[in-house]
Amino acid sequence: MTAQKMAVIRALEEAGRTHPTADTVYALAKRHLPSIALGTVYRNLTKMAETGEVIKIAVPDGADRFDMDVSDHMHILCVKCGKIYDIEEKDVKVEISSVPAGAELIRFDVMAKCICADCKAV
Amino acid sequence: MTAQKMAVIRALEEAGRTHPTADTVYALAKRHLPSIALGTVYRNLTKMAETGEVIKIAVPDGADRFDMDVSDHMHILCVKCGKIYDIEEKDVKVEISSVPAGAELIRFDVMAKCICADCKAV
DNA sequence: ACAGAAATAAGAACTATTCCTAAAATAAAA
DNA sequence: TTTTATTTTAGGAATAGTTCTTATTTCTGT
Repeated sequence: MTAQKMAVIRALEEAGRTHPTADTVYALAKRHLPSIALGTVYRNLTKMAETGEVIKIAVPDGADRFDMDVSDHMHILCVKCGKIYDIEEKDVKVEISSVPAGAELIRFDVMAKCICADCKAV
Repeated sequence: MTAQKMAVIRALEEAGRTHPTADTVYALAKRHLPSIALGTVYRNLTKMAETGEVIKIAVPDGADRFDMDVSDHMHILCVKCGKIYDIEEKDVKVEISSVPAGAELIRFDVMAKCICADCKAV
């Protein structure tokens, strides 16, 4: 546990449920540890994604997003503004009855797409 | 319908169920229309994704993939080799009982992750 | 045939991400 | 505590994927 990793975690905490990009995490982390480098943020996030401490969310037309909440929940992306909202586990049900022969299932990511309330209002 | 768009569609057909990247589509299209440019392939694919003629699949750690099969099916990605397999609609069930207030749901993409048979064998 | 509109090729530009290297921090050994 | 080895970092260069720009070409309607 280095000071840099701590700054990254703190940044993720501050970002709350906004599903920040690596760049946003970098900006937030820099406030506490001005010397931190973007590459370091990427490395830590990538490593944390590998160990399951965070979730990395690939979105079409944009940078990857990160989520501290590794609980079993889903995401819904507004295709207009790009904001990502959470859908609680209890509100979504996924069942897969068949996977390609011999494959070992690791995890699901459900990415729904919507036009969010804010964007519909415009 | 331009010759370029036709070449892109033909390339997608040839790619079959391999979920090609834009680059692969470009390479395939070039065989029939050597003058085609990568930018043109991107533009056509992007437009087709907007109109729903193809599906654009964002994958973590890699280029976007495209799928001619716009029927309601799901994808499963091997985290080792990056291959994407299909899961037929009948084999997966997704239910969402609640979306963020005021949001209009557009579509789902379920991206499961696995280690595929080929990679397990190694 | 001609004017205007839409689509293209080519490559420059841009963004997100990874890689490289030397320096710094940390841990282990003496 | 000094020395050595290991890990991690900052900084920036390099790369990959994608978009944008511009001049040119192709279509469309008259």
